[in-house]
Amino acid sequence: MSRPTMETVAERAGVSRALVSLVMNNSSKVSEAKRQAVLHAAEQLGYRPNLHARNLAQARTKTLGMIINDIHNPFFAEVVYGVEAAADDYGFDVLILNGGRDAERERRAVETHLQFQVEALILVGPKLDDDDIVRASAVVPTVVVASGRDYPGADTITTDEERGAALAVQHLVQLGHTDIAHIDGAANISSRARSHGYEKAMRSLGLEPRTLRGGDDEADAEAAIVDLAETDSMPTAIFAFNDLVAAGALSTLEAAGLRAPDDVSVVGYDNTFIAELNHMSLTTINQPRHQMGQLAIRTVLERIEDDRTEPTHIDLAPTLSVRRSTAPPRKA
Amino acid sequence: MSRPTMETVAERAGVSRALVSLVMNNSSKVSEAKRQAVLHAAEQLGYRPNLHARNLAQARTKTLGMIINDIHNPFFAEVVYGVEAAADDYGFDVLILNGGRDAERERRAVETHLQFQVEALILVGPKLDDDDIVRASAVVPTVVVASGRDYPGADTITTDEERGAALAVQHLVQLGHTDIAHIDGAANISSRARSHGYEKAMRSLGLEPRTLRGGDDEADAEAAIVDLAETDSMPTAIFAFNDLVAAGALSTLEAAGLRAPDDVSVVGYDNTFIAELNHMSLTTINQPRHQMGQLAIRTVLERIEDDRTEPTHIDLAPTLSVRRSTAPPRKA
DNA sequence: CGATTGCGTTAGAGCGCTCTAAATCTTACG
DNA sequence: CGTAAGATTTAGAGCGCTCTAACGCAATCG
Repeated sequence: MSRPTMETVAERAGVSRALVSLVMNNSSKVSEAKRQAVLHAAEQLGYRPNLHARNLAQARTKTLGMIINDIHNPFFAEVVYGVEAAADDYGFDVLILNGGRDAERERRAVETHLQFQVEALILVGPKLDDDDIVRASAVVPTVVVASGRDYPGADTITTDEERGAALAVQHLVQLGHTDIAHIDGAANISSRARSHGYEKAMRSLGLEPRTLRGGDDEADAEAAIVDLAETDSMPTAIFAFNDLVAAGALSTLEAAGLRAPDDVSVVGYDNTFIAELNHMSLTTINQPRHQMGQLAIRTVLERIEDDRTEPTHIDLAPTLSVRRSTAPPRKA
Repeated sequence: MSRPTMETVAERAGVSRALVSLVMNNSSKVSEAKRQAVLHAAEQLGYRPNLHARNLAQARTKTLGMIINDIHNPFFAEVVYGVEAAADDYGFDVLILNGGRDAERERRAVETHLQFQVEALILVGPKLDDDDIVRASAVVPTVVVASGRDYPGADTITTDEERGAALAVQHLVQLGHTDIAHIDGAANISSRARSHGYEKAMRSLGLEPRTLRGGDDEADAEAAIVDLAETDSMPTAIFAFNDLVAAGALSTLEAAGLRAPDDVSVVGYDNTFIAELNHMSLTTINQPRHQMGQLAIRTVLERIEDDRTEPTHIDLAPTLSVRRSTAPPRKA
């Protein structure tokens, strides 16, 4: 009792297999009578085309492979929505694989996607090495989203993360802060750009940067904050790598008896819904996630459909979202 | 310059296509010399097996299809991690499709998965109608995770959501609350069980239930809270459908000048990382998400590998996680 | 030394579909 | 009526891989 095939449907409808194929791809050159007969037979049998057979027979798969850094981080979720909306418009399926914040897993995910013959790869905040990305982009059109960097061969959709970091610093300085620490993203792909932007902005304002090792998760802020608390040099403001780290920082600060913004101002990055919650009300840097997802699809389709070959790099502007986790420093 | 095939590799290595196939599936009956030759040729050519061809030739795909209600909700992310970890162990690939909180999209996702010949379907918090689920489970082994209900034909991994709701009510009552409102999950699949549990627990304690329409997202709490505030009958405690709704409730309460737990106690559901953030510190009901994901895979594999046929229903125990969003009511 | 065994290897069919080229059927027109 | 043009339909090859059955060959045995 295996699944019905086109052959089965053809038999039942009293036509040839080829005709069934034409109906399934709703070709215009099929008589209405036969079309109905085929549709009816297919319906009755519960026929469902086998995508593997189709993909093998056709040169193409109309499928895109997406790898997201971590489904646990809401930032990526919104990029995904943008990607899916756009892919839908163009009739492409998007297969999602979760990178799980692990380069090795991502490498395997790339391999899986390639074996599935995806027509393009969309890497959202990849953990992969540059080499891996370059290698992948040599095999299949590849667009990297939200990496904060460019790669030879791959298209990129970024926001200017240095500028985003500068916005955060400027905001804090305008409030009157001078002692501003940064908890970085450790090995995260965007970390370097944000840290660099922070340090550059600080120096250009005549301030001494202080960068601490963090990570990309709410658990990764603790060590840095504890460190600051114990060495008794708590800054008046903290710029965290992302909203999750900022939330973790708020947690740890609170545990240490410090409140934001009264004792310490905190700025996040990404403007995820977490920052938006009134209760968190986190000042943060916004990236147009939905748009980034859409642009990723457009960009990659230009390669597939219009065979563009030189890489495109789209760089969008980050913006500052001021909320209640930042305020002027307490008078010393 | 299309991709190399087994044929290409075979030619280059000076062997037959069949031999290449054996090497790729690391069969033991290949001489070391030839194995090396093939591997070397494959390496040089950048050969990658075509999964579509393989899946077509074999009866099976070793692929599982998962549909998650909403990648934006961190609750599901952790189920996914459980699923992926277990699937890895058994050598299955998991294809993720995002339901996007829309029944129609989920229906299309089921169709896509079936066309991909997935060996089983894992529906996490589906929006689908019962009919759709029953229909799917007639075609392919299907396990429904976190639905709070059973379905004929499909396996289910649930927690006892009625009991979870009762735990929330009992906790609040023990603190001294008697005026406890519930913001429900509207059309969400788990909504009925939680609401019912809430109402039953209230009545059994001699209290009058008050259920308001909510949703499953942080935006969905607002109307309910505004309603309570305007009719001037703010309860002393609120039990929200999930953590996101609870977070939304906290936001709106705060906007109305009310604080938790001083003015109103708030309980969530799911124990996502949002509840855990020190800054939110939300009392909530925990579900063993990772375990649920793992069990989903095990269950479904029993069907695939050991051809079990009668449905399994695994019901796990929810637990209460007390944090700082709940406290005794203010003395009247 | 011919027959037997068993290992390593290969030929070839077949998975379900698409696509090209050719066959068949209509219809229209001289 | 015969025929060309156009509209439908179909045969059959081929996509890249797996799998069964059979083959070649060296080692083994009587």
